[in-house]
Amino acid sequence: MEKKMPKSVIERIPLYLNYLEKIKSQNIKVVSSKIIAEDLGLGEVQVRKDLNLISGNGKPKIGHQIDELIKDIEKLIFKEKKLNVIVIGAGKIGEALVRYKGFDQHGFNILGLFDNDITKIGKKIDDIEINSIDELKTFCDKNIIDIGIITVPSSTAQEVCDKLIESKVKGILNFTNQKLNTNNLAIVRNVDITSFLIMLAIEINN
Amino acid sequence: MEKKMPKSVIERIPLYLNYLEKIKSQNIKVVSSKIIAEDLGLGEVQVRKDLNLISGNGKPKIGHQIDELIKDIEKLIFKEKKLNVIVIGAGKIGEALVRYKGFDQHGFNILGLFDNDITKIGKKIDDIEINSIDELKTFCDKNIIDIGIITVPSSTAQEVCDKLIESKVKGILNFTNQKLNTNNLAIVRNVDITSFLIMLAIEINN
DNA sequence: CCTTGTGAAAACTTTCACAGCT
DNA sequence: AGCTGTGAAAGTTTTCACAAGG
Repeated sequence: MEKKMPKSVIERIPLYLNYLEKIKSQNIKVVSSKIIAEDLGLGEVQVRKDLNLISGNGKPKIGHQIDELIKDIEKLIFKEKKLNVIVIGAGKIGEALVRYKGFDQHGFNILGLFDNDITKIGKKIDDIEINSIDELKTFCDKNIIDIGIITVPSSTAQEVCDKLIESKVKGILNFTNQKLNTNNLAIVRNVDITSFLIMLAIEINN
Repeated sequence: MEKKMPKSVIERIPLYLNYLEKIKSQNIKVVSSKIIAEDLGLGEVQVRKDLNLISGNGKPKIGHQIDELIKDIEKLIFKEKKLNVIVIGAGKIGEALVRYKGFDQHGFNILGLFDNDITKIGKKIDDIEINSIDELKTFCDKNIIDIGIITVPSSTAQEVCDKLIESKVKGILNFTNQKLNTNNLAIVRNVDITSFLIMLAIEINN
């Protein structure tokens, strides 16, 4: 393993990537930490240190090649191959995720969608068939799945989590408010909307 | 203003609230920081310091009254009245938010849903009518809106953000990857799904 | 005895100041 | 106004160690 990326930097990387893709589409080739810092509202040195950690290819007097920076960030996201993702729970959020076309550009393939509602199984959402959750393990044996996105009701979230871990999934995006137990066999990121609303509300009064 | 809540603590409060509601429903009345720390996988002293900041009503040898803790957290979320929320963008995510019944329990009222798609305006999702974005300002003049949730396409997000700020909204939950400029007139929390996937992917390789 | 609360140490993150080079 | 990289300082968060109270 190379140098470990601090958590604080990881949180800012999507911001950098989004910004770099935006200015790349404007045909800009080179950018300096100062410009990025101004545009993103961050500290100049913080950006410099972050970019040095991410890429280490800054050139004095010049700045950073945007193409290079983007490639270096992508190397952090998927070391060699694209990442395979499945979604468990074909409700509104699951459907929105499958329909969203933006993941592909960033190297994420949504390979499967699972639900336990018999009336949904067999139907297709944008070319992705809804499979029974019972087939999850079999599916993951055939396809190496890197990330599972849980959008089922909270009450079955841990059960789904267990199945994902059994299927060797390495990362879980958890849309429920259920605290998931993985015995450190997978990394979980919680994206419960209510939690964000609560944090926002507290910040407003703070 | 009382004591300012550190950002790190704010991030954990939803976790505590969710946990406390769960054990309250099991008719447990009192809990210690040690138990909470074990169940949530946090440090014992960290929980003690957090609860002391949140409530300051811990009793040596006893622990914390769960009802009291929940009330103290709720006081941080909504000082006196429930918080009024509107959703801008009646796509899949906007619809899922309006249909979700869990916000109400936590003191958030979704009062309105807005979109600029003429074919959607006038339709109802779960008793909430879809209004034109042009009516946003008028609506906010009649109802004090605390939080706006942006689920429109990225390209129009800043425009919507400007309208929200003009309407005196204090907090924005931004589902797009567009970096929003608020001139510090509102607090923004970004919940772009792609960003979470990217952070998760990097953590997996870290 | 248990559990809270807290000053101090340790760890982590951001900012400052400046050397040096595409 | 040139920009990066970095040691050191400052600020924040977590952990340690222990006093005190029901």
